[in-house]
Amino acid sequence: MSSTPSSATPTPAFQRIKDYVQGEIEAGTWGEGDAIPPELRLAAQFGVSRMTVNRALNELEAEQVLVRRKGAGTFVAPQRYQATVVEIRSIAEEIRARGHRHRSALFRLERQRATRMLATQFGVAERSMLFHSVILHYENDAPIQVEDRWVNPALAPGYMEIDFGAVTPNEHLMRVAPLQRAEYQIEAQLPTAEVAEMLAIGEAEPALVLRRRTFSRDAVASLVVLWHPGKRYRFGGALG
Amino acid sequence: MSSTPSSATPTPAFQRIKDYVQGEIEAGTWGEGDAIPPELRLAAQFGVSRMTVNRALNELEAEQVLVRRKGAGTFVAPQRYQATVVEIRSIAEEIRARGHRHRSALFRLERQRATRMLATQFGVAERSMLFHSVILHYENDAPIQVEDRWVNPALAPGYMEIDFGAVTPNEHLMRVAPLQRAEYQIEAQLPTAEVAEMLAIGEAEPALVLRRRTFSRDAVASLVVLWHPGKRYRFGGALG
DNA sequence: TAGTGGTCTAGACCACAGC
DNA sequence: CTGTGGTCTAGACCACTAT
Repeated sequence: MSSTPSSATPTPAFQRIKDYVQGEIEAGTWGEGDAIPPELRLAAQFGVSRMTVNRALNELEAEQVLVRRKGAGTFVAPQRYQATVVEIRSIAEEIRARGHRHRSALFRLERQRATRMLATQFGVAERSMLFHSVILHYENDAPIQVEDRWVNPALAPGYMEIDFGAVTPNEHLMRVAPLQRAEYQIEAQLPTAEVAEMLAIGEAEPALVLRRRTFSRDAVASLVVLWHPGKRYRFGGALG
Repeated sequence: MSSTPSSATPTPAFQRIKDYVQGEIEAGTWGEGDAIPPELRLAAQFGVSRMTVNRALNELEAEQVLVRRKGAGTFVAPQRYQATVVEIRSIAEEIRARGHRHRSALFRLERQRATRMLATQFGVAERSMLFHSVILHYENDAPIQVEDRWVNPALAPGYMEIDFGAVTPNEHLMRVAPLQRAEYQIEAQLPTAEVAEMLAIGEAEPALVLRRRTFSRDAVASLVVLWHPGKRYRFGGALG
């Protein structure tokens, strides 16, 4: 990965040092929690200045390979947090990436007063006005996702005037209410009668449900429930 | 976050520059794709050397806030990839984090020859030997996860001798076969009769299923299917 | 007190982009 | 060609840790 014989830029010194350190860790020479040689020693070993070593080790710390403690030393980081990270892209983007055709149908678009549960979720007063939309997304004419969304009018006042055929709610919200934070839950549920009909599945067929609450400017911008047919849809991702 | 009046170390210059750049971006002064001032200009503006500015901007590039092009300039990075990232922790860790009690029961531990499908998944010859374990995890005595796992003996030869009461398969595998890469899928399915019985749910109740394939030393180390009762379990996470 | 990392400088030479 | 970022140096002073 770092040896093109001619014409290419030679591997930078800081990169060679990073490779060396990672190699020793992978080979097991330096185990979890062990101290690695101090900057000055590595600088002498590689014939570079301390700043160059400093950069290499700082980058490895940012990559969670090392832990550095001022005055104490540099140590091999503890085992990586064993988390499974699943990426879920916007449905339209995902479908187009598969080379398929995406279209959507707007089933409902209305102003509604917040129930107690919605008010709690949004952090607004009960009976506050909220926007509500229900959209069915198709992949090559097969229904693939029901998007049941509630929107905070304070953050997206123009929501009711979007051309939902051209812009997905997600795209509009990303533009008017920059994403600050989000919370997600994934569940397996039986669909409601209405959802089952929209997705053209049986009421006894499991649905894969994603609930997401997005925050913007320190307020809840949107609450969305995405329903997918369990038989035809899955979330997937890769890590590493 | 960076103003403790006395005794504390003053905010480093590179950090002040990072804050300034992020502030201008958040304020909208510099929009997506715009060029920001070159290093020398910022160095003069802040009265620091170019190396200090260089560090600040390099870190912002690593954080995907900026994009830098040699010879061309430094630009505000395009809108963040709109992905939903869901973290799924090891079940034992997750249960303990909730302050609940975790225990597990080993239902099956055997050597099995790879079926064609397993052989394909593992990238080994059909009828190669694989380890197979089935473990039921409990949260406060309620069954919460069925862990159906296949393991590559080449990468974890000691798998059959683990004390599964003390070490989870995950912990063992992390130790002997350092995680290189992983692939995941999340599905909503009806459980098999056996799984339904283990989880003490009805066969018509949806299950939330996570399939994961982990790689180590350029080979498939393990293939696991995790079944959860849809009613009592969900994956969740936060982003931002 | 000695050793370590945190930060910074004032230069330098290079490769590359755009005119 | 000029301006940009990429990399590097040989020092420096500081704060912190460990002994």
